[in-house]
Amino acid sequence: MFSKACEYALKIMIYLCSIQEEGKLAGLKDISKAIGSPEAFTAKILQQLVRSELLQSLRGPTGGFKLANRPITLLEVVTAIDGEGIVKKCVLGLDECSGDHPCPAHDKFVAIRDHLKGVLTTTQLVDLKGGIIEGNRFLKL
Amino acid sequence: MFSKACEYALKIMIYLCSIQEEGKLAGLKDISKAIGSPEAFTAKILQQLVRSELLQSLRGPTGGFKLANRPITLLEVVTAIDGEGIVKKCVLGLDECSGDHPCPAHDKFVAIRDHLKGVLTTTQLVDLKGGIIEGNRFLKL
DNA sequence: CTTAATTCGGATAACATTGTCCGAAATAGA
DNA sequence: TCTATTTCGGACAATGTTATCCGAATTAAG
Repeated sequence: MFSKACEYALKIMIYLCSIQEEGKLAGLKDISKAIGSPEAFTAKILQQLVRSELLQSLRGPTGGFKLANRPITLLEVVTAIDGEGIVKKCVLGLDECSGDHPCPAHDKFVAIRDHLKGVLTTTQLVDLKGGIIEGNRFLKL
Repeated sequence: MFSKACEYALKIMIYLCSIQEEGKLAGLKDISKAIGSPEAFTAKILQQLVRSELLQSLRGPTGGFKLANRPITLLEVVTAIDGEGIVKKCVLGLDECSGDHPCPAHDKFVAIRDHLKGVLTTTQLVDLKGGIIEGNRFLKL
C-alpha cells in the first residue's frame, strides 16, 4: 500500500509524537532503534521530512529531530514521501480516469479511496500516540 | 496500490471477459492493443495468468488466450500477480501485527483493508464487463 | 580553540520491478 | 511436409526503490 520509506516515515512521526515533551529532540540512533529501521536509510527519510517541514532538526551534539509545532495528519506524512498517487491514481493505471471517462472498476474503488482518504485526513499523529505510551501498541517486530 | 503488472492483469482479464463468446481466443497483439500495454511485458503477465489457471492458452496460428471456464473474482487476479500482501500485510510493515500485538494504526486500517477485501472478493469479472461492451467504460488512455 | 557528536549531501551499491529480445516449441493450413 | 503464426521460456536491459558509505558542515562543551 505504502512504500517502505513511507512506512518508516509514519513510524518516525508517530514515535516522535509519542515521546514529545517541550521541544525535546530525538537523535537518529534513538529513532531507528525505536522503530526498527536501518539507520542510514532512516537518515534519508528524516531529511525528506525536514525538507517537507513536518520535522525540525538541529545539528551538533545534543542535536536531533522534533515534530513541527502544529497538528499533523497521516495524509501529510504519506504525501510528503509517496506523493498523492495513493489517493489520486486510477487502480487500473489509466491516465484519464474520472466520472466522465471511467475505468470499469472506477466506482468500486472510488469508495475505497474515499474511505482511505477519510482516515488519512482525519487521523492526526496525536490520535495514535496513546497506545504507544501505554505500551499496548507497537512500532516494531 | 497494485503493481503495474497487476494493473495490466486486471485489464487483460476484464477485456477478455468483455469479448468472450463460446471459446473464442484473443491473441497477444489484440490484447495489448486493447489495453494499451507493452507487448513483450504483457506476454509475461499472460504466462503468469495461464500458470495460475485463470487463463487457458493455445499455440500456433489461430492460437491465443481465453478465460478459464468459471467465475473469477478480482481477488484471484490480484493475488495471482501481487500475492496476498495487499489484504494481509500491516500498513506500517510490522511482521507481527494483529489484535494481540497491534501497530498504532491497526484498527483504522483493518477497516480499510476489510472494505478492499470485500470489494475484491465480491466483484467478479462479469460484473465489470458491461460498461466496456456499451462503450461507456474504458481500459486505456 | 579543539574535540566529539550530530545532521546534511552526494555517490554508490544491492535488489526489485518493469520492459525488451530472441530462439524454441507448438500448430493450423496450404 | 513446409510455412507462417502463435505462445513459451530464458536471458538480459532499463528503471526505480531500498540501503550503505563517507566526508562536509554545524554546534555544544571542555
